[in-house]
Amino acid sequence: MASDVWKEYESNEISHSVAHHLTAIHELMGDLGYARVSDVARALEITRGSASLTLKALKARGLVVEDHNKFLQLSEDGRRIVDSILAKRAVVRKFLNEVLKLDEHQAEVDACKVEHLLSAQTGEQLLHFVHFLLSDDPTARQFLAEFWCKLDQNEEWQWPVQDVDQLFNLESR
Amino acid sequence: MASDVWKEYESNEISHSVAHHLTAIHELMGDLGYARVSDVARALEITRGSASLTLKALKARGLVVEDHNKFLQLSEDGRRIVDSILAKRAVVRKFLNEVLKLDEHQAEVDACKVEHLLSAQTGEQLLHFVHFLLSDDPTARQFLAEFWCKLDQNEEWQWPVQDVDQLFNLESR
DNA sequence: ATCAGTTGTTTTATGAGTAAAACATCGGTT
DNA sequence: AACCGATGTTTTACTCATAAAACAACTGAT
Repeated sequence: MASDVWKEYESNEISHSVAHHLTAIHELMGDLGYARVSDVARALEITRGSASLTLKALKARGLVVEDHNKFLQLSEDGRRIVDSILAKRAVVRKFLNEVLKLDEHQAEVDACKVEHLLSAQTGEQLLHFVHFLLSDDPTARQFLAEFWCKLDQNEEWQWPVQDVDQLFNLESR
Repeated sequence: MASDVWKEYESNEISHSVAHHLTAIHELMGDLGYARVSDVARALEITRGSASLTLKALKARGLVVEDHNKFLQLSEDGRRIVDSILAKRAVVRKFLNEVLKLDEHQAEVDACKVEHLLSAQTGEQLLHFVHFLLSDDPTARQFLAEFWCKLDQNEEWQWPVQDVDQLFNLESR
């Protein structure tokens, strides 16, 4: 069941690789003020040849544009995609690190794996959620305090839980 | 920066495809009581040839074992992996749907994309979080009520937000 | 002006995941 | 016994992302 669902993974227009080529250009523009094929390759620690091929495809897709002198820039579309990826990455990282209290490296890694796969809707709702959760609102404060307290008391389940739904149905609403 | 981080995506031992071949066997065992190559192929809507190749690899990796009569089963390792994937999928789906109020299809799709990528740590912490959040605890109840109320008032940001960290720094703590 | 280093591209190759088609095998009908 | 349908495998081919190596072009130092 849901074979239509699981195949949507492949149909994602932005692959992990593409996401990082694009964000690399964005970061290089900030750090160096420019981005060439070699700079992207160095940043991603792949060969120039590999970067050259991927970036050629991105130019063809109109996400990257090239100078008369081989200097790369994000197109309007490319910039929009990078914005959405970075926003999702930031909010997921924040949630994992500051709410779920995962260490920074783990939060970074998981956010990086997931950033390009989440829908815009999900990213947006998650941002609202985390924003309220980490706000000065007293209810949010109290909720977080109680959650972290419970975390320290180390609940007793063995992970992975066999039947998550059952866990919810029996113990809560 | 973090080239070591972004490459961890590829090094994931369980690909999306493998995750779904394994969970298909699990579900078929529940639905039919058995699982053969053709059953997996039908469930995933791929050709028998394709399933045959992938499952051959999974047999070689010791995640799937085969009957004298070509009937497949999950090995102990395979079952452990399926358990962890299904637990993550369930908790992510629940969070997206019941907390963030995304529609069921979107929640299903995003959970499916992400399930095999999250670390065990992340899955576990997220389960604790969602469990408390959806529990009868009055603080959690009140927090959720206020969040949903705020959601309805439709906050004003244009998505994607350019600088998420700034959004947090300026408006909260 | 030459030589070394950097840069960008192309070609060849690999591995994963898939389809398509050919093939072999088995089981039951007739 | 002959056939049909379902099953499982193999082979060939394709796409994506990568490495490695060969190549061409430009840059700067001497």
